[in-house]
Amino acid sequence: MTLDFSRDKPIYSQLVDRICGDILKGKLLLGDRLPSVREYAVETGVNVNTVQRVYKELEAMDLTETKRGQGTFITTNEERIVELREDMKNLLAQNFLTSIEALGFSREEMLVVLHKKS
Amino acid sequence: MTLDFSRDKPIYSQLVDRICGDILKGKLLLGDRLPSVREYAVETGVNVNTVQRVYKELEAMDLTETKRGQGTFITTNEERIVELREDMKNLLAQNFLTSIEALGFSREEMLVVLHKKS
DNA sequence: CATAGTGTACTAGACACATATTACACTATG
DNA sequence: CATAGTGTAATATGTGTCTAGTACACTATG
Repeated sequence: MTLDFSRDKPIYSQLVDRICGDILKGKLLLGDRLPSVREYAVETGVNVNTVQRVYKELEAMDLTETKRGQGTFITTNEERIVELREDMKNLLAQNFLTSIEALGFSREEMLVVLHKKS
Repeated sequence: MTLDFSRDKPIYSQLVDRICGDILKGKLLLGDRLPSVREYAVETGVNVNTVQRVYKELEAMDLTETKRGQGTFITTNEERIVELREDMKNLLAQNFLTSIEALGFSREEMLVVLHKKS
């Protein structure tokens, strides 16, 4: 695999985003086991410590449960996933609107651009 | 002033964004003089070197012209400003769409959220 | 020409991020 | 009980960002 990471954001943060995306898109289901830290490190071409930080963040977000000696698993709390979906959607929308305002664009002209981009 | 900066992005980058915004919103006009690096450093509560980097970035983007001993001025090339406006608009839209796709949202449901947020 | 105000350059240090390496604690398996 | 595979922890190193301080080069002004 060996993913390509953006330079303008910490790698661990980008990996958290990626996994959140996989959860929301249904690529990862409730109770699914994530790769071990060592496996995922090799897959993504990243250091084990960085993966460890990713898993720690996910657990702090209540998105995973870690069982020492067994692995890290997606939470079985479906409500949390629904909540995550809403939170991410609102965050995305809010950031978009904030950026628009910061640069002085009108909402209307942005909608036009969004519509153009297939 | 002493602005508040987000921790997830370099300060110099946030200042570049801010000035770009001021240009696009007409708060800064063609030929306007920016504060001196020292002045702006005090205004924003940031180090002189950081401001220097901001001005260097702006010049590299052809948004300013620097006259040693006189100051830094917004470019008088109006076409460049129009171009900047288009570029920023497209970048914003593209990033938004990319994020939406990464998290598995549909364009329709995002438009609904955008509409809700006054 | 002296001075004050510009931008510019350099060195040093603090901090976060990521890496590399090693070691430890727990669990399942045979 | 031995082993392999989990997560976890600690230390050291390199890089980028930001700060702090100092010094230099250029320009306008009186």
